[in-house]
Amino acid sequence: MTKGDETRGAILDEALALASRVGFTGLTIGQLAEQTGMSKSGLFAHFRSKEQLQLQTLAHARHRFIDTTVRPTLATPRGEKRLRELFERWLAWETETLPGGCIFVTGSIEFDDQPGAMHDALVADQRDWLDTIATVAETAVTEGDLRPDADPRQVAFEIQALILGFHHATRLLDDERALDHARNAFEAILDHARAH
Amino acid sequence: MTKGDETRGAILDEALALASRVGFTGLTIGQLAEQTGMSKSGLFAHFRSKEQLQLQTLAHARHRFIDTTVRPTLATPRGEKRLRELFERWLAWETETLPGGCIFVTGSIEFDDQPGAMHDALVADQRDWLDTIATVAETAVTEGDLRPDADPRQVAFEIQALILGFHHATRLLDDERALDHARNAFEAILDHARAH
DNA sequence: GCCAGAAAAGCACGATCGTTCTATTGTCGA
DNA sequence: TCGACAATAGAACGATCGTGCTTTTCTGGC
Repeated sequence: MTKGDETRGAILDEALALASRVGFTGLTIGQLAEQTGMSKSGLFAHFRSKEQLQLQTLAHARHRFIDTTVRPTLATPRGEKRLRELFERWLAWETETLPGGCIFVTGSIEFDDQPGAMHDALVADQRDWLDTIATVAETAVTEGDLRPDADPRQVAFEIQALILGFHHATRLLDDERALDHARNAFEAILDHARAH
Repeated sequence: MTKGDETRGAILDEALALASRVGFTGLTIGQLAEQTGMSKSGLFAHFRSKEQLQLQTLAHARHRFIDTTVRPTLATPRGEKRLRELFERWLAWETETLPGGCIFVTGSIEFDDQPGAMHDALVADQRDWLDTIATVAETAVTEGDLRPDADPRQVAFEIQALILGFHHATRLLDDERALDHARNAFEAILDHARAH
């Protein structure tokens, strides 16, 4: 790995932390340069445009997310256990990885009404993520942990909503019951999709 | 009503629409002046600072939200019916009022990690909103529509999560099944809290 | 240890940001 | 209808934004 790639990685680490707090638009090149101890132009040369910086920061987050959350989950036993693992790993990702919480939540709201490359990248990421949840939910169906007629996409929708609700309750409202509420809600989703 | 108040109201209408699409930070005085056909300084004189513009825009949204969603709901029959009314009215607010959807969702994510008056105002609004949901849920308990040991705050958390999930699915992902998923999820929340 | 090429810094640009000050225009009661 | 005062516009400010150009510094293969 060349020197350039190394500092580029360090920049993206910092960019990720900063963007999770102030968003991808609030992520400014001047501040990022100051925070990394570089000059504006030296830092800028790595990306050649702000949009590229944003896109690469998002890609950086995607790689980290897949490595720490998605891939390990897919290595656990199929079925309800895997669905639980996915949810618990997302909770860890939300609370332990970045100072501002899940950066996909931030980005999704920021770009939901603004066209461009960032919007498209976020849509692709979130569709992939929903597909992942739905696929894992489907294994729970085929393993017999959930009802045969349970709709994996409905389950995915509800879990995604729960994720957003947890982010909201912890980040904005600082609600100390958020974790309990979230786990209760998760059990309720499972109960409802389970054979009774 | 004086002339100043009238134009100030017109400005806030425009500011609300703009902020719902680009956020409260993306809401810029120059753009807002251009969109309303005023001069920057003429518009600015109404608010004396950007933070005041943001706060008054938020207050404008709050008044509209209470008028169209909260107050009419509280005039409907107590119990499960009222809870349904609240949810359906929120859906209408989300889809029909502002071009970028519910502005409290946008603002909540935007300011969840940034201290200041806007953060505090949004926290207060969202706590009030959760209290409203919980109170309505409690009427459903006392009316016997929900289990006596159902937790109104848990129900409020789940409905708030559902709200965020619906915004996400419609605004970002343009998912045409979002409304079905949301209504199904709402029924699931009720089922789970209902006497069986 | 030299030297080509990569990496970083320095500096400046036009644009736009929020904000202030002063001048002009509009409103409305006496 | 005049005159006080509210409402709006004009012009400019310092700061910061993203970005380009040029120069300096560093790095790694020979």
